[in-house]
Amino acid sequence: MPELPEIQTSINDLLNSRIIGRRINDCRVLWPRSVRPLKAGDFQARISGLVLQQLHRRGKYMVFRLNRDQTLLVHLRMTGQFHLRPAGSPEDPHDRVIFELDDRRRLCFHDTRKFGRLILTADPEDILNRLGPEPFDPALGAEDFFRALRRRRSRIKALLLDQSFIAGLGNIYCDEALFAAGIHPLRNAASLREEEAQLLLVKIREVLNTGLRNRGTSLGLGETNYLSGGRRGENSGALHIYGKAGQRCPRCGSVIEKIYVAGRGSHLCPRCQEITLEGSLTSPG
DNA sequence: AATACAGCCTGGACGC
DNA sequence: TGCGTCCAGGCTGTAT
Repeated sequence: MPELPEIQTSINDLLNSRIIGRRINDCRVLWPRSVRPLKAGDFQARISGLVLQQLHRRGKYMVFRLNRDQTLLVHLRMTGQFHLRPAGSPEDPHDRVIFELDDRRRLCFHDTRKFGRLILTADPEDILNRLGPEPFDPALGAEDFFRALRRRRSRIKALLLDQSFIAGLGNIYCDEALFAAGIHPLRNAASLREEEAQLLLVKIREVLNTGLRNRGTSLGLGETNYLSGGRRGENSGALHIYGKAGQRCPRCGSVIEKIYVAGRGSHLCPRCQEITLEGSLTSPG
């Protein structure tokens, strides 16, 4: 599932494919819910003729700046991806929105499970302002992170998945960061000691950086798998814990467990990520 | 404030 | 081989 490294890789690949400066000559919406809340016809009419001026990432959103003060926010959710194809290519059954560019290329939003969203708006900040800090923001210091954790009573994993607390983490990199920091996903956020919080922030950045270097994580071979630039991500070999329930912990050899936290499958080593009674309880004050 | 759960979706894994 | 069933999960909305 696309998280920060996969979104950033998708953006880098589009930038390398020189889509900036291209005009959208025409647009076809094949699955209207992909462009909610606009109606398909309104989306097509409003975006046709606009020029792609900038592209960057914020959290898990791809932010396409267009002229006339319009912004296209794209959330890939589970299976969204972009493909550039020559004009006249045969239609892919999972393409949901197709942009005809002015250089005889097609920018196709491909989304098997149809959860992804393309939001065309003049006020992207209404959405982006709800996001928490970027994990790599140099202004996000270890001490701030510790203090923010101390104020919260939720389970640490639920908090890391909360995009308004920190933006860009999803299930895979969350499990990997918690394992690398030796922190049980059910730990109460407020129970983390200062050195644990500091280490967790370091490990979050490490696992994301590894993911970025490897162009993201692709799991399995099927239709729903993550691709960018038509290629698989190479990060699955760098995973230590995610998707490895029943296998041995690479650090201590214990059997990796899978539990559910905040409704998500969560992988952990019961020895490297111990939880104590006080860690699982809400601390007073 | 935190949690749980349904809903949105389909391909793939699994059992028989 | 071919069904049926369940699972995966980011996010939103609703209920507790």
